[in-house]
Amino acid sequence: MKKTIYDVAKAAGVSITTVSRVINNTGRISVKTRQKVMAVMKEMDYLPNVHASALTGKRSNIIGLLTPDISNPFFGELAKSIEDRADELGFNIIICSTDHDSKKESKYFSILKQKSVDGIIFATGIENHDSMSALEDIVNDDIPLAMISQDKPLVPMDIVIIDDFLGGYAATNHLLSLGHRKIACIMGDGSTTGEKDRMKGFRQAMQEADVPIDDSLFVPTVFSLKSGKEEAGKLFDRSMPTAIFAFNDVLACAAIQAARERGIKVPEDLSIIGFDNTVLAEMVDPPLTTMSQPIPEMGRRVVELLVDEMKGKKTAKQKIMLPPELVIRHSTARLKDIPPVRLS
Amino acid sequence: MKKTIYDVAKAAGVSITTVSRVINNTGRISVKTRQKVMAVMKEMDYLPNVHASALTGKRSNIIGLLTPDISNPFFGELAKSIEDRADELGFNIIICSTDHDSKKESKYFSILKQKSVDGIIFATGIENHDSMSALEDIVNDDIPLAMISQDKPLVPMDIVIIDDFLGGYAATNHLLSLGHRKIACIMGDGSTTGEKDRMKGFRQAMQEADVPIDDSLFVPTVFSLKSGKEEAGKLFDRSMPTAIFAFNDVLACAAIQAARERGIKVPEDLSIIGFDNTVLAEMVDPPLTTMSQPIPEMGRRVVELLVDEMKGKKTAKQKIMLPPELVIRHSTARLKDIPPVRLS
DNA sequence: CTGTTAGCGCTTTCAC
DNA sequence: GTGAAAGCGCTAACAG
Repeated sequence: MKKTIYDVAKAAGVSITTVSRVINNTGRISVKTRQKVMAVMKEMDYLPNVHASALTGKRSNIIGLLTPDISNPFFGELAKSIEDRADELGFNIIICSTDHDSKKESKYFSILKQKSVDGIIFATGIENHDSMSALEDIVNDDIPLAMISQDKPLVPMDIVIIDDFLGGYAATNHLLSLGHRKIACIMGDGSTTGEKDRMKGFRQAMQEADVPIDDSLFVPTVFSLKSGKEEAGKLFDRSMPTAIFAFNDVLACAAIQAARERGIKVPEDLSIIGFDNTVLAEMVDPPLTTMSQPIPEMGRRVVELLVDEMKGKKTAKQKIMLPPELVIRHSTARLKDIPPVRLS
Repeated sequence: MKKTIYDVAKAAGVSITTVSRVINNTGRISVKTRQKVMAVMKEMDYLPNVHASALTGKRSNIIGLLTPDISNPFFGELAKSIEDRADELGFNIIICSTDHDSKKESKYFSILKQKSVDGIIFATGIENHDSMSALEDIVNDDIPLAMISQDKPLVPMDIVIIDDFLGGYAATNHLLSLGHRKIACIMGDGSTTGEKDRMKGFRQAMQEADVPIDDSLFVPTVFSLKSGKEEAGKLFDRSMPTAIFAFNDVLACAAIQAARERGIKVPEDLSIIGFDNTVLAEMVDPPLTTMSQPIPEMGRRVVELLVDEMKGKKTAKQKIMLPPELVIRHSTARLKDIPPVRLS
């Protein structure tokens, strides 16, 4: 039932070589033959078998995407923009949810290799030893690679990131400019370069403003609503800040919820700034002031970087750094002056 | 640089057939040989080339997933649960965003066919002619198929859906039980069976409660925050209901925002119930009362259905209907009695 | 129990 | 310009 190149050749009255040539646009073929063959292919609804051509060294037109969790809106939106651009360029995406599990990471590495994908995009950290060595294998195997939203200073690689330092700096400055001094940071485990840079930006801004940094105001957690809420709650009970810099929108939402449960008003009593500017940011109440990442552009750019590399267009690895942007909504406000005396 | 079955055979001092046999666990092999070969494979870090085996009729272990939009939390969460279960069963997922575009749908059909995926999961409508005939092609080609969250009454197929009729009925009853009578429905274009059934459930509940149905309270829109907000706004300006049944959580959020912009309080002045119970539901303020879909289970079940079909385990097509569940949070409340006289 | 051999559908020399 | 034929890496009869 399946059409093969032989069927086409027979129907067109030529050899399979000729058909192959018109498919791949190689060699010299008379206009007549080419048209004839094209017509037949169209009519038969013929599509070359990918496995067969992949076997003979051609591309599979598949790109592997390693992401921690597509159900997280940030990665969902990123995946969508990647898929869109890949589709335009003729590639499909195999999606791999690593769940931050290093075993799954290295497992997916080998599966993708086995499926001989044309390239791999990383949207996930690769901090542990296992996946690091798997990564090296991939590099050694000359499988094109690109990272997004994750820096890897040691290895030369194609990378698309945002300027996290600037992001941390700008977010903090926004809070500072509203009069806040006691600012807490709610973040992940602090292991990724992105987090580290945001923290550096935070420190830099605080320092420039001559505000001493209280390390007990750094709240490490996991990037999930649940644990964010717990940790934020503990923080509030321990030492109430006037503002919070959350390292992503989910964590910012968590902080809002924790505050609400305690009757703390946002932004009147507590300003909160997020990071990412996912759909969540405009959904919550109050709408989130947040550092926006240009997700669609980031997705587009990694794909282009990767495809260029696959086609051998590029010589050197590139690092594309995009600027984040402050989006002011309603979760941050000027610090209230605490009246020295209550005039009841 | 790439290891082939020949390398393994040579290193193990056996023929490639033997190697193939231990890989696929077919035929009889002495324990010794098997162990020897296994050891060599492990040591060489050998993985069989998928394209080669796919070419000889074996599975590609790839499942295609057609979804309208993974950046929508519902489909994101669904995709995640599908990917998880597929991974457990040894399959990878190629994700295809159709954007509700029928051209993309049929285009993806043929790409997936060409990539000889082992099966296809539909999480998207196939209402138009083009994709309908493409679907038939797939059925004719004997490519296993399963639909999720979309019924297709005409064709026998493996399907996992929720009981949308019950969902519409229960949601409406909840509102009714709180004393509401003027209930508006904010929905998509009403074309899918899911929407139709929810509407039937709505009508049924209203009828049983002897509440006349006002057709001007059906608000068709697109499943997006923006247009949901616009349409809800128009509705409010036109004829203010006391409660809203939104056909998904995004639309419910949209209604909340439109209400807030007009100073209408939820749930005091307006009750809103959503559908899906995505992360959004717990993020918004007020947290959304909504009809919960068992997303993780739905994802798990489609994959299982599809894999069973691929393995030829099943005889007849199945339709699995899961019950939705009312999750009461804070966006719905008892209709306030309008005091006949204000005792200011 | 194990090896030989003929393809799977396609690309790519090498002849004509 | 076009075709014959040799693989790509693997599976599956078919023989021993």
